Amino acid sequence: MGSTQLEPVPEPKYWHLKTVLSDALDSEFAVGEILPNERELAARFGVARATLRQALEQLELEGRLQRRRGVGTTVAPPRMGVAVTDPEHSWPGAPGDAWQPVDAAEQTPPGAVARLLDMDPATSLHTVRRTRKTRGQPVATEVLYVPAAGVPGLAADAPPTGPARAHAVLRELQRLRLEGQDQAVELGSARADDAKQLDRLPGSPVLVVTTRYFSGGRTAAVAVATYRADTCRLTFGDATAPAVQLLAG
Amino acid sequence: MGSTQLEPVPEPKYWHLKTVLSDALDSEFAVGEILPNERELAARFGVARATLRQALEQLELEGRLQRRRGVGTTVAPPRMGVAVTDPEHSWPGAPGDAWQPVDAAEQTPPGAVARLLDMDPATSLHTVRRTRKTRGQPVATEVLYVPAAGVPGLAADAPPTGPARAHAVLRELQRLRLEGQDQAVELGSARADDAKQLDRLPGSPVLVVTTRYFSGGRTAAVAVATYRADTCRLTFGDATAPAVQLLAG
DNA sequence: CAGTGGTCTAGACCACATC
DNA sequence: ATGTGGTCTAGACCACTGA
Repeated sequence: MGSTQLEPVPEPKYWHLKTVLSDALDSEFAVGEILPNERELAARFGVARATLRQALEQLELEGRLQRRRGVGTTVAPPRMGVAVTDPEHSWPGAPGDAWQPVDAAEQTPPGAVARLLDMDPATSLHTVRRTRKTRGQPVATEVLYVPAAGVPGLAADAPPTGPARAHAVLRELQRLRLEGQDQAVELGSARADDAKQLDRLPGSPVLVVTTRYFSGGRTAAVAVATYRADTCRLTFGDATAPAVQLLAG
Repeated sequence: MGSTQLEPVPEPKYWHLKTVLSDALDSEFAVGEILPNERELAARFGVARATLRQALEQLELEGRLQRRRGVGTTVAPPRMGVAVTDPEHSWPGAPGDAWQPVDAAEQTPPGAVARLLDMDPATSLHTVRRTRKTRGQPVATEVLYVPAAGVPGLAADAPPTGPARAHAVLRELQRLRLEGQDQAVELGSARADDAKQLDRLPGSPVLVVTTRYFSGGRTAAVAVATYRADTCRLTFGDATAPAVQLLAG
């Protein structure tokens, strides 16, 4: 990163700065290495700190950098490939899925979820919270919504909250015939609680995966999963080429 | 949007501001309506313009707002659902696909693409550029990379560039047996040329979809598609539930 | 041309991690 | 206590759109 000054160019400074930094990351830094701090970098390139930060923000968005308050800015490893399609299109909680149940409760759904499930927003339903880790790092949180009508067999003496209840709800799901599923991916920003679990600041960019599970001719459950956009590459495999899919990480 | 002042809270101002604006969008504004300008809004909430802009940026990231230089800030319509899985897992260019060929050429691949195709980065290959529109709006650009070895039948007298060449390359692909495909989604920022085609500023957040096509036991083609993250929700359908898939828009 | 959002500056203070 | 990134301010000027 020998460059000390930016030559005048028509494009925005932060954009030019970004490409200069990006090249430097490729050629002069190793994964995990700490960059000079923001004030130092800004001075070195002769720009205001806010301008430098605009460049760093973009590089973080692209997964090239990781910034942590109180610590510093480090070079990020390549994004992890995380498989998003459930194995063999099975229910959440099936043996071998990557998620760990955290909690469960019974409550009324957010409006958007009620619409997806085509139900009265005032009706309460089962919610199961789960998290997912890859290589020890939390990569996603999820809330699974299951209308009570979908799992009538849930034991009346199941605990009202907690991991045990989560397991009980998931167990009931396995008894249903899964007829298909449906997924959508969009960009979002982390809510405060998700951010905490993902070890990020509120508002960090996340990839939101909405999955609908069909059973008995209707939508029997909806899962809303929130993945860290900086560290994750979501993979959608194809059963026709199973061998190659495994290389995607 | 009657609120004139922000009461002091422990959370960042821009975060609080975002939720206040978000509520106002739900209750007081219609899709397409123009908000007051940034200086006006900042004054109304008693914050600096930069702080207000931080809130607007997040709302734009979430697809709630659309900002256009010289015009103003408008309330965005709900995101469009765009199907990303090729119909019946067919080759690009098959009848009925949503893409329109723009151009084609022969050139050497970027390093990342060479790795995906497991080929020497110095070898040239066919590149086909395509775009995709939904409801008249450009939503994605794509570059398709096809190693020359994969389509040996390409007529020697095919035009060296232009849409006609694009069609010629796509036509050759149809002759191969497609054995499977593989997709990955990650967050990126728009390169200058993509941004122009998508009618956005360079650096805008985009969803990058990488598709690998398998034929003859190897990766026969790679497509890198860039979708506007603000307006698109990528849907991955399931053949088991075709009827529902159509509702996803 | 006037009005909009986009870029940029030079400061200040805060929240957090580490020693 | 020190040093980091995160938030915030009050300005300035630029690039673009549309009348």
